[in-house]
Amino acid sequence: MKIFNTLSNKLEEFVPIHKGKVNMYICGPTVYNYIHIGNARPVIFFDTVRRYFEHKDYEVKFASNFTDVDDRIITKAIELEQKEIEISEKFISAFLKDVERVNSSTDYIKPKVTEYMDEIIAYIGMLIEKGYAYKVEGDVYFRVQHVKDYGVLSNRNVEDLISGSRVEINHKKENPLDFTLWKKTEVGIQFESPFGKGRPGWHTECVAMIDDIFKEEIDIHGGGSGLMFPHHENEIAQSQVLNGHKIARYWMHNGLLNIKGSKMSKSEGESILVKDLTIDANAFRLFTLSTQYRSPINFSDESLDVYSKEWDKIVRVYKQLFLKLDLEDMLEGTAKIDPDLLSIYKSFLQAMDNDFNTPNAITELQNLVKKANQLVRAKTEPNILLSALKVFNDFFDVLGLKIEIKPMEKENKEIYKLWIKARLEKDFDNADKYRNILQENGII
RNA sequence: GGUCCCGUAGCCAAGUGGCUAAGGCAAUGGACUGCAACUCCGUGAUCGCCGGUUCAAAUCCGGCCGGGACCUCCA
Repeated sequence: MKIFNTLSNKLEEFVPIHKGKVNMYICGPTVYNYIHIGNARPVIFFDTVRRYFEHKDYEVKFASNFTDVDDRIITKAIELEQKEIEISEKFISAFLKDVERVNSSTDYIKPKVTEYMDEIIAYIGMLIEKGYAYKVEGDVYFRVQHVKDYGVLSNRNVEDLISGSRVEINHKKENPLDFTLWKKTEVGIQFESPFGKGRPGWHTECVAMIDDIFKEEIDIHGGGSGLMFPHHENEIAQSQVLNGHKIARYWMHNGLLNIKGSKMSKSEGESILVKDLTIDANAFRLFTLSTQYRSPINFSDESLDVYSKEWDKIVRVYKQLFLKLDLEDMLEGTAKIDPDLLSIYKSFLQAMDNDFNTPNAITELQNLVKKANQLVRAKTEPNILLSALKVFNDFFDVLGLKIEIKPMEKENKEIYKLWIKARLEKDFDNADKYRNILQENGII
């Protein structure tokens, strides 16, 4: 299994630190607003990564944080005359609803900054103690020049960063690249610390959380490519000097979602919120996973329509398989694999093994649809139909797709059989009648 | 100003040194069909442009054109 590691900029064979286990951490949202569909991309993608590892029988420990202390939350709290916690709690539950809405698991470790204040303060304290950070007028900054290879992740060198800097010079800093670990604040929520009253900077929370949750270097750290610099770079810098490792063996970054040629951003309008999506979650997942995760996706209503249709097609053939097996009471039977099905299944795994190539995996799903349509019409033996159904279930499991279908009740099953019989006997009046009943009962 | 990425048929999108450049949508021809819906089979690109390296390039190198990202909060 190969993963593209942003740290080395290469495709690397995945070797877990502990055999059979994967520890992964994904940077989560700052909870000051509803998430837009661009924010949903990492949610869906890394959920799929997790599902695939689990499909391969890895034991996955998955954590993703909530940044619930941030200037934007404070600003919003003041604006709405509410407490910060009311804002953050509201958007945490909204976020989790959205995660569910896109068929992603909410069963993971969810640390919050407010619950990790002690660890964060302790982490900053250690950085100061060892000389990697310094206090100035109630602020604490990290000394970037102490990190030899600052810039490894995002492929930048310190000189370029300084010369190209558009940042306003902050005279409190020893070096313009130094970043804030603790910020003295006058407005909004404040926390007590040995450095004074204020709030932590953004870059320490993830390191402190990972340190506490996993106690060691982890396998995968993921997030959107927008986080690579400076956030992930700064995480690495802190961990490098304090823990002697770069937090994770494999760093994975997803590309952005663009709308009308430029990125969808919370700060620049033109956002489509996940909660406002009218498209089926499965179709939306297909849309998201139809582009390799590192490439940008161009959003358009047209592509959404394409995947809606695609999903409908998948549902139709799946239901046909299911009903056919149900009629013959073969849903619990023994599956018999067909060579074509086997090769589709293998190609699917191959695609996923190659840096989670979900577009190619989806192509195999389409091949499966075609094959299943042929099997359904060819009076195939039920054992083979059953294996087709099982392959579908495996693919759905990995891609996070869901079809709600239950075995028919006895009554419907009888009507279904009558329908088939009437058609065979060319008794079309009755055939139409039975078909109507089945449609009304939601069977077909 | 600095750093970096991308440009494959009408649209979406794989492939990143080597058999005839996957797949989907749309279009079009055909098959199946009691009707409706569905479904299956066939048909299209020499890979932004120019030059170079190589026995061989969409894939590597250089230049140009076009689009985008990052350097500041951002998935």
